[in-house]
Amino acid sequence: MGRLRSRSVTLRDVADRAGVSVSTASKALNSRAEVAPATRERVLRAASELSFQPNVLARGLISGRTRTVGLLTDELAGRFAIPILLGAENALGNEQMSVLLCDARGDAIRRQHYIRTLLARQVDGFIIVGDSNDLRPSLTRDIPVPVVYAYGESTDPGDLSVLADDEGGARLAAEHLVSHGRRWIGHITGPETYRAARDRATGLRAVLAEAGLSLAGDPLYGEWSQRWGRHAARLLLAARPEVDAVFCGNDQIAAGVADTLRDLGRRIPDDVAIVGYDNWEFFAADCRPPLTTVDLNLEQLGATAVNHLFAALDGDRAAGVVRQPGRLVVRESTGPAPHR
Amino acid sequence: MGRLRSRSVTLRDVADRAGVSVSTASKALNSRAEVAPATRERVLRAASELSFQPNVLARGLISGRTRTVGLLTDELAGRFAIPILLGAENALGNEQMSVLLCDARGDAIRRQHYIRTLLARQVDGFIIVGDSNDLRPSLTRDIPVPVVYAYGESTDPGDLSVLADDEGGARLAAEHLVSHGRRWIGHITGPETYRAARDRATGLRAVLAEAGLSLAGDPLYGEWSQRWGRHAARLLLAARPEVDAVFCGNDQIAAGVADTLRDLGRRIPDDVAIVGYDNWEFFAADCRPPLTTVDLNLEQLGATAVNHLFAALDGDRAAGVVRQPGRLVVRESTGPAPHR
DNA sequence: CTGCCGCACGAAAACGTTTTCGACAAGATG
DNA sequence: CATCTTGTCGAAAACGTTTTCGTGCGGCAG
Repeated sequence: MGRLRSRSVTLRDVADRAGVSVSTASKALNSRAEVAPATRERVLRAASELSFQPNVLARGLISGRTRTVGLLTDELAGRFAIPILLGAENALGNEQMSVLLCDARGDAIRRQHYIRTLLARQVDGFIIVGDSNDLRPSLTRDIPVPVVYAYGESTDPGDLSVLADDEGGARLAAEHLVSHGRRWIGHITGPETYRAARDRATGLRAVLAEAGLSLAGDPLYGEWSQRWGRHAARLLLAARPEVDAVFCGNDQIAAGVADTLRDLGRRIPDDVAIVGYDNWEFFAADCRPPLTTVDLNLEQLGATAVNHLFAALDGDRAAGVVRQPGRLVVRESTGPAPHR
Repeated sequence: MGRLRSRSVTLRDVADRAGVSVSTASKALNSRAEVAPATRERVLRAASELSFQPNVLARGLISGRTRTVGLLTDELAGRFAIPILLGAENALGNEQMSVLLCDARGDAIRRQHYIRTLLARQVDGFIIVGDSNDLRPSLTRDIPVPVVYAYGESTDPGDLSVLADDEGGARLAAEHLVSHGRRWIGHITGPETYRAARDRATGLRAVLAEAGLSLAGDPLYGEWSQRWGRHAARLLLAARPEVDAVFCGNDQIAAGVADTLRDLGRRIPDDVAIVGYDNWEFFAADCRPPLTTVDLNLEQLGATAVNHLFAALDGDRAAGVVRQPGRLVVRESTGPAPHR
């Protein structure tokens, strides 16, 4: 297919071939008003015949619009940033824009460095992907272009943050369990320092209260690991042997809980139902049994962030918090409650 | 810290403050020869006082060097591309370069699109991250700048491919088992269509042969899942009850194998030792017991790819295949063989 | 003193766009 | 016919660099 171009085809070539001036060619390609339909047609044909690709650098130099956004993340190695990135990339691709990715790895120095780097590259806007742990210091005043925060909320309420709706997601899970007749529901989750853990617990409690139920014991806060899930499940069953469902703060914990339940001879979902969180396929789908879980819709979240960024680029920048709803994925770890 | 700059500081400003011409300022900052030490000093001080950041777009427009490389991957969602990306980013950061990331998701159309996009952005070079499945069609002829293939090998032997040394990694694992006195070693791994699976089997067999041993049964090729690990472990133990070690094609399989072994009442590592592959922390470290496994050193692989790309940018481009050695990570799933 | 060489520096061109503004023609209006 | 408007186009400036080439100056040899 494409052959190696020794020197790339420039707007001048297109203009020559179409028999117009460079300025006219530029206007035609950017669909500006002051060009006759016939001329525009000629230019477009010439451009496509030469398979002209505008040099983004020159464009950015003049118009300031590089059609690039910077995506600054803090933990690429984690499993949250990637889906967000993919969703953002999709949404950007539709608009012929691209994404410049940097991973600050939680280091403030590195973060400032990348902000400078991205600004030197004249990105049109920023998307800052945080972790859901807590509010993160606003970087907006360091950045002279529009900024949208994704997944992690900015401290500055004047910024726009697009977040996962942890409370709503937990409600989905809880309603699913309650509607299946589960009555003694325990909660095993990650560190209480994590806002996501607290919000999910809140959502769960709200649904239980509405159903006239209450949580089986206090939420067991621990860490986001399978190991903690295994350990906490023993604690929970010892304290509350009657539990018929466990809502877990993430899928790893859920896998650990399932492990212990099997060790203790409880059948899943017949004796005890389990719901996880995150829909992390490797754990959720490959668990014994496969886990019912809450999908965060992170790709959608990335796309939403991009759309808000576009709006900001067009001049109307919003503020506050947007919650991106999750989605319940039902697998085999839940089912109707046992008859008693 | 940084305040919002209404208009960015340009080389002109630096030159003015240093009392020199723009050209001299440029030369001083780029450490070219024809500038007096005192002058250079003045320019550098002025630049740092104004915290000058050169506009990369203009630089790229002229010199063709944008100090950016394009990284084209096929499966960002998988777990291999990210560490490679991180390693590359590290290596690039040391040289004040940055990376433009695109995920073609295995789609040829999308791939061509991204290649055009990246070329329009004047990247200095490409790193193409494939999967380890098999050779991938060379894209070099579509790309007028240096290209290095990482993780997945190019079909064209004239290209440079930096790959994980699967055979060597398997040797590390096998030598570890053999040196601990294991004599009946089984192998459960992914699809035989995967080159990584075949190479690892080859490495294992080689070590066994050198030790005068042979594999316990044929390698069990299946899929890269925990589920397959659980299933295959039953098959293996039924056919060869005497096995005292299992080398697994990846950590998920190993976790499944561990699961089944526990179900069957075998102690790990006392009765049967297990070695995984990939050192995927979530599975390997959180397994019961934590898995001894082979780390692919993917970050190092990314860095190696970048260094070769630098070499190519400097004019001496290499060809062929570079194998990046792995590293054995010893955890609790292996230990001395049982006395019999 | 003259001529020459090398060093440090600056003027200006170049890069490929976008944008502004002026020119010109054709048609409409008086 | 004169004037104005409208629509289409091109010349030229602008963007912030890098690079090329010319200039002036000091020192040194003849």
